[in-house]
Amino acid sequence: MDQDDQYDPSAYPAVAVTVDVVVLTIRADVLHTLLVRRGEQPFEGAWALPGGFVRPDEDLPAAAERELIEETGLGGPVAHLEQLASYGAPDRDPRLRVITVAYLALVPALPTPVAGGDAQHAEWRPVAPLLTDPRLLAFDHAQILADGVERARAKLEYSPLATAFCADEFTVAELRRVYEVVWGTGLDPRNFHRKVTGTPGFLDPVGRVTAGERGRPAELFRAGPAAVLHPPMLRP
Amino acid sequence: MDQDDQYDPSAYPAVAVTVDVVVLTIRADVLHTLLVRRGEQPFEGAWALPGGFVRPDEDLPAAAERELIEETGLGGPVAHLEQLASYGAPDRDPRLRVITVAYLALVPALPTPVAGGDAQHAEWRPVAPLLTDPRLLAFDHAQILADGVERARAKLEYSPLATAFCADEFTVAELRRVYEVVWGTGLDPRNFHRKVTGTPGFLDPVGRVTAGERGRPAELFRAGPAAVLHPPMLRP
DNA sequence: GCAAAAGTGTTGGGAGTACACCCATGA
DNA sequence: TCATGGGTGTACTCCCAACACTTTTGC
Repeated sequence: MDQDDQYDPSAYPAVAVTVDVVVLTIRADVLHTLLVRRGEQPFEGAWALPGGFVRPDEDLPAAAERELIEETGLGGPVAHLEQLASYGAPDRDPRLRVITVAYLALVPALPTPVAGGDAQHAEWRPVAPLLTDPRLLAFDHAQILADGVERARAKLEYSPLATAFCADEFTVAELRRVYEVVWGTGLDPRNFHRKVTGTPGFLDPVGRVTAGERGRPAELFRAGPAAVLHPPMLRP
Repeated sequence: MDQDDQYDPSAYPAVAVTVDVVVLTIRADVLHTLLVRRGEQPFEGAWALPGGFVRPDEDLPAAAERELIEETGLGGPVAHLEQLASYGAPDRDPRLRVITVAYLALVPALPTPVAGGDAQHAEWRPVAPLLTDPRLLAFDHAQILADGVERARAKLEYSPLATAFCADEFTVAELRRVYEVVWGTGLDPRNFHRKVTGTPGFLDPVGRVTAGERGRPAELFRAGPAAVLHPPMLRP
């Protein structure tokens, strides 16, 4: 707010501000998002992104993290949480003017099964049908979800974000599955291995290997310190 | 807004929502931004980004475009206007809780001199000193400006956005100056020429050349239809 | 031994860089 | 004719896609 607009709250009717979170994870080699079933009008019974009001003295990232923890039940710091965009069409909520700040979260598969707390009604759902039929989601949440998925796809190229989908320790093949699932493409395992292990700061070797799997044991890695990838991973 | 947060306005005190615009242009081979001088507390007399309250039935992009036109006095559609991010730290405005949705606008040099309308106090200022000393701007506007400049720098790589800084018709050399000024680097004129003319959809030849300049006349181009650049321009 | 998965070597093509060179105009 | 800036040609390098190959396990 600036300059010569006088501060006069009565002249600018109250606007509600909410935070909605696009939570993405990979389950059984399929990209899923966390949805809640609405228990009231409008869109009663429809699926919606988890979210809620921003509290009076709460920062926006804090509100997003709170909503995420409440719905997923996971503890500790979230693997990845970033602001996505804001949505404020005057008619996006028929009750009152609501502007929502959307966040994007990427979490490992099943950090803990979604239950407990006040989120018995939250469920993981595959994203694909939600992108093809926007009417499956309440409000403009299909658009928000689509923007979140596109952001994730784009950021896999130039950031080490794919590791946010993996457990603490993971193999190169698991990381490759992340790229393949999110991008919906196939990648050459040999070239992928060379590329990720050759990108400085992407992966830190743990020094151990997997056991009990079929085939040759794979080396284990953790996410490295790099914030951006040079050179980037390229979508085929 | 979703799920089981009951709608009860009294439980969630009013939040003011504003739109602030980072307007970037190039004047005399220096990157400038549009600033206004605040006429009231807080930060009275300090420089700030142009912006103001979102009106009750106004969409967010419409509010940003309105603010931009009010401050710059330019008519017609804006060359480029995109949402940047939202900022909502509880103490960013000492008077009340204000959440601002920041937009980024890129405009050609001096679309019309900033004057007329209600913006006699708006001025173009070089961005460089504002980035090095955040205290030169009110509120958290230095952070918003820094995010806007970084966004512009990044998007020049993979989008044809640089043309938004140019007039309707421009030469390859003028386009190259845009890259050099925004990135703060030097570029090889020969390779740059080959690259931009060889990227499909980036430039549409007008079929005429400049006259009255020193040296060989340059071919004139308009912005082409491409939305993304394949391959991208690479920062040295 | 055989299948399956991990990891390495090699090669050819395409894009980027550096720089020599030619073209067209004003003074 | 010379200086200035626009535009092209060419060789070198590096990255990446493609694919053959070796290694190490479970069955």
